[in-house]
Amino acid sequence: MAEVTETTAASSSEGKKPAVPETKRLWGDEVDDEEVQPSATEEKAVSELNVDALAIDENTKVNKFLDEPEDSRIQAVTTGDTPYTSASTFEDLNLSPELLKGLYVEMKFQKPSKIQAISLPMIMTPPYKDLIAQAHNGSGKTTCFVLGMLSRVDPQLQRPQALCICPTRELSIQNMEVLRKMGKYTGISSECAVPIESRNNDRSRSRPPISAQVVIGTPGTIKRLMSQKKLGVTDMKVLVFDEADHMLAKVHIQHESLVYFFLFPIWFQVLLFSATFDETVKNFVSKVVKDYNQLFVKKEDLSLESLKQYKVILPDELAKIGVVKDRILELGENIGQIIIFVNTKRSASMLHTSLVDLGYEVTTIHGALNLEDRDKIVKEFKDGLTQVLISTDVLARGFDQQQVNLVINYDLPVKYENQSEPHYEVYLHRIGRAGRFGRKGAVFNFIMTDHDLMIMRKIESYFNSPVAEIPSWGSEEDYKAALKEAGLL
DNA sequence: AAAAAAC
Repeated sequence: MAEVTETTAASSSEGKKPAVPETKRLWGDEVDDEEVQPSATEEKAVSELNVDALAIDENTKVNKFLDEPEDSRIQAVTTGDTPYTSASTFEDLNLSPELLKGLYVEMKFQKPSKIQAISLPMIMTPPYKDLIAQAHNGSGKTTCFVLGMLSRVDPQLQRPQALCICPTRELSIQNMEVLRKMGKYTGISSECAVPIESRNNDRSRSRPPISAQVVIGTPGTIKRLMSQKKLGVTDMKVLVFDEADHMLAKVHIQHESLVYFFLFPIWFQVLLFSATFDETVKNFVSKVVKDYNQLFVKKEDLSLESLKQYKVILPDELAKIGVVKDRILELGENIGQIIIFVNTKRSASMLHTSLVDLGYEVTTIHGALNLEDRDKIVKEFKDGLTQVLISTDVLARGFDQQQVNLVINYDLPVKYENQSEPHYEVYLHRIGRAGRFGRKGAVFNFIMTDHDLMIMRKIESYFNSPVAEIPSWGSEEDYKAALKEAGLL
């Protein structure tokens, strides 16, 4: 059963006024104000929760969706008196026949996943309230907002009506591919607003305004298009932030181009999606959205059951490269695809060079590569032409390649501001590249120093998810046993 | 520092 619980949010509205007035929502309000930081809980009164309506009948489960974690404990909090009924089939959503056909024929979906069943009615039911939606990695969030955007577009109106902002170029392209596939029969037009080849940037000046009905892209390009009046918002109905916690992190808001979005009033629906929302971000987003519904998952419930995590304790850098070379790269084809995450571009290049020098076929992606190379490397990996990909955190979030069974944290993710703090969110997103939609997967965390060990322990306790130790870093048998235990061999 | 992107 979907566990739907009335949370503490309901009890602690102590008559505080919302920070933003009901009628006028100017995103610029109080963005910089450190002192007034009302929590999400104080911002609104949770008046009613339709527990029964939101419950999902597990008996009607059709298993296109493999083993969606049974205990994915998504909790829902709704505001106002709009009743929402969880959608057990896509027919429940009053979608156009064209859209339904896209879901069944192109996407080969049979029924909504849990997050889809709960969130889609919230997205599609008037008065189209804002939504903060947290759900596990690989549980089908993209479908939620892509379907949300497609279903709200008026096909007769050739103007931008839905906008989706993503943290990276790669994710924008991926989401666009999903949208075009799903919307294939609808005739809805779309445009990807991401940086194009570094040279001929003149094109954007002379180009006509965007008429596409759905626009997906990265902050910088979207900002530029808007300030050049190439992207109008007059007919906008939905604004989606994919990986919303990352997009709206305070650092971003203050120092980056996203600040632009806070300068004009928002009258349309805002949807925030991510697998992670840390407390700081949660408190902050309550200023961005208002009178919103929310779906969230406790951090202890966020680890994927189907994913086995291990730590490998090894003496030095040489041993790290040795393990990748002798244990990982020798596994052969039947292990599926592998992503090796590193913390810096330099680390990526170094590992890449040492492996290529030894004659191994690995590819590497990071933000310093030119755009054509980035596209090419992602495409080759998605086409299954390459098995092993070294990556910085460019691909830590959202990257969806179902054949990835093994993720390696060659470096453990730490916070930049404080190197002795793990970056919990990045860790969760990285490992979520394996085990998409309930598939089995394994994670190897390389532990080289005492500091690494401390970071690892903190991660384990934060997610309350123990990470088994590979007994001996040099033993081939130990890795095989681990992979067997994970169900991969 | 990963990333975004370039007026």
